[in-house]
Amino acid sequence: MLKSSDGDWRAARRANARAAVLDAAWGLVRENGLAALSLRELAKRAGITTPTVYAYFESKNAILDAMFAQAAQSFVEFMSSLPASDDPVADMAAAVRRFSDFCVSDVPRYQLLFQHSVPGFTPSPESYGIALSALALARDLLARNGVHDPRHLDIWTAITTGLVGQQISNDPGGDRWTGLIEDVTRMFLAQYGDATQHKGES
Amino acid sequence: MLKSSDGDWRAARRANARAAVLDAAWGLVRENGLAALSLRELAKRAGITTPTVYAYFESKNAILDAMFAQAAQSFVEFMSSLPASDDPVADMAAAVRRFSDFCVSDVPRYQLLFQHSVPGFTPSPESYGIALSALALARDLLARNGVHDPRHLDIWTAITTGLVGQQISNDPGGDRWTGLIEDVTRMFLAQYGDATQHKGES
DNA sequence: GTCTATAAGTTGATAGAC
DNA sequence: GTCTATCAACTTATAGAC
Repeated sequence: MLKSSDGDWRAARRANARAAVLDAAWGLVRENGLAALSLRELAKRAGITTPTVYAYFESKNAILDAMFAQAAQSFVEFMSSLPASDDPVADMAAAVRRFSDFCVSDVPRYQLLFQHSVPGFTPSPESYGIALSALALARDLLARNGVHDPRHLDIWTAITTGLVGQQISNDPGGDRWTGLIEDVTRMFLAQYGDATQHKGES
Repeated sequence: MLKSSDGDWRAARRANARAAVLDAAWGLVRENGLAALSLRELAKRAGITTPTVYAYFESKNAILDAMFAQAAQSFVEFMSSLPASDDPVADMAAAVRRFSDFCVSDVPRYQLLFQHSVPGFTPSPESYGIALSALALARDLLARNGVHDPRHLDIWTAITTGLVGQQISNDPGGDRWTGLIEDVTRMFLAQYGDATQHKGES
């Protein structure tokens, strides 16, 4: 018994220490960009030395993978509770706004999660699986609003990632493209939403 | 006279040597990615040594800037002659297809030109000016098809870059998103094109 | 677990001979 | 202009003392 609770303690302490390293890593990439993640700077931030980092992560890629998993988990939680009213445009626009808020509020996280922009890094299947489950949320949302064709889901992801990408690349901190979310949602649903078939009935 | 033509000769030879270095640089980034551009590998490819590279470019950033200018120039030329029929959907879809062809045919060029994804690099104002003149082409094309609101131009750039970005990130070499160009163009023009006002007249 | 010290490899850029 | 040789700084990762 004592031995087992000792093990729990140690596991918890180890998890805390790992989390502290990851927190330092996030702070570093938020300030200096994803490419500036070096183990030296990371260790300095975490108040330890470089070899100690290797006591908790077996490599730099393992750190990136843990960050990817954290980002994916945050994304799923952030997108999981969305309003469901009787107004499709409002619901879908709210989802896009939620998505864009997530992306623009932490650009390095966005780049790690969606742009695969770290040269030698590929997320592990487990981490990637978490990210994939978020696409299912988008599919459900569209289905609830009468969009069933997978091609239309592809169009929807292109539009939303396009808005976010332009916003981040060409107007960081502004709302030049995020301010177009409602218009774009209306355009999309006018072409592919439920109302398309119902127009003749009104 | 002799002195002046001597100068021309030397200038031409120098320009050729610079071009050869840039060609080697493009080959390198196309094979190994933008991040893998190192002066050692570059010199090896060009058949010279590292210090000789500095006889033609004052720094690595100068090389990247020359590459950016080349990319922007290619882009303007690639996009400058576009069909102008009486079918707005066909014309605009052709322009997007041209754009996506340009992007997917040379992904590192696309990343350098549009994603600003090289850590310490910012293009010089001259090089950036070339790139900006290409956006004017898109604006003219939309104006010719009855789209005048600058907000709608922003929507258009978001859609087109979104399609290309998804294509490159999630289906490289395929046509899952580029195959949607015609549909998306129809959707956009149905909402914002000339035909919108003319529908009641037909 | 945490450290000092260091390995073994990059990188961009330069000095100086020819 | 082109080379050899090298600098100074950085990277990830490890050996071994405590």
